[in-house]
Amino acid sequence: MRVIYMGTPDFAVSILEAIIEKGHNVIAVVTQADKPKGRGKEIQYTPVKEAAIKHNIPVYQPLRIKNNSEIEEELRSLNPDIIIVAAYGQILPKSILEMAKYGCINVHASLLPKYRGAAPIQWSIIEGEKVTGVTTMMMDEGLDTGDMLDVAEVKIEDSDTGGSLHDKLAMAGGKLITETMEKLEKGTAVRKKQDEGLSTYAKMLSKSLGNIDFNKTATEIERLIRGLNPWPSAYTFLNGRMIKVWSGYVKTDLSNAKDYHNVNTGSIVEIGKDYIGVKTGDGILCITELQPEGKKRMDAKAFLSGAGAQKLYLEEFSKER
RNA sequence: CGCGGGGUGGAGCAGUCUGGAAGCUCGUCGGGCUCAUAACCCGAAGGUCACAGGUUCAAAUCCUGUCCCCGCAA
Repeated sequence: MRVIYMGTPDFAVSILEAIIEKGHNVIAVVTQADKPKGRGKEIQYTPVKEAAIKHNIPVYQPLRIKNNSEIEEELRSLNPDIIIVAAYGQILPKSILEMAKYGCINVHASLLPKYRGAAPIQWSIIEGEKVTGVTTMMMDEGLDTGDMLDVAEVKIEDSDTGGSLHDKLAMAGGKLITETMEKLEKGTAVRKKQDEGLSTYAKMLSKSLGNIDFNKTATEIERLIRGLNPWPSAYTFLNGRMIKVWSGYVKTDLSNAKDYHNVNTGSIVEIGKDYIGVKTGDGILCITELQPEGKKRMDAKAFLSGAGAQKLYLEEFSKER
């Protein structure tokens, strides 16, 4: 099929690669405009643009794709059979949705209608889901509200992070979209409406979401840490220094934390050989990997070596510097 | 030239301001204690203090330049 592909981040690269791998003719790629990123604010290509260049596919980067007759005509002239969209980052106008013979198909990283929106992967972990997946759907003018075509479930392991689950879903998504395309071509695809009553929304991640509230339960915090790893990461402050928390586990046995009931949440109530036990609203969060501001990430054991383990006892993590 | 932190034995850090014998907590190796141990005691190995110049009787420390790592912001 003649494919126009629209996507931006890494997740979208896997989908694109899968389509190319399957032998489809990707005639153009549309991705977000390049922006200055990183230290020194250098202009960086989007991951999808990098991939497109590698495969010698023409790239379009409209600042706004709505009310943009120029890009619309340009794409129309390419005469696409289908438009595939994965994490593009802009709402598409009706004119583009209806441009291709098979329409606009989206690959979404959740089991719709749950977790519509920008960050379904991380939220499914934060909310403690056991299963998630990828869904392909006919796009309409709403946000992830179109009719579903195919679904593939993916199990969420207790060890899964936003990063690891992202990779699994990207792989599953690549496979699923090629199956959906095949069905569309054969005319065997089945559209299924989403049950609005069951829909939930996974709002965009912001940095501040990662600011740990130790009044929450250890279980909730541990999920937050995993869900936001590797981006944007969970963090807290200790003695005026920001500390990113990369991993930890929940401990419900309080027998080694004698001062547990006498101190505030966020206090270090237990210092292990390779963990830092912090009091939470319910249970102890044992931090095993962290990263002080300006430093590389390190395991708790290393951190304790340098900080002087004893000195940290009953020190308190807080939400503000 | 967006702002800032940092590069010191295998790991994490102190020492840098106020130049003058390379230190701490661990790890590793050897020995001891112990029914036993991840615990405790004794001992040992291991570092051109990121790199290159400069100042000085003397530089991890002061000056100049370079490379690399990281946090913020975007």
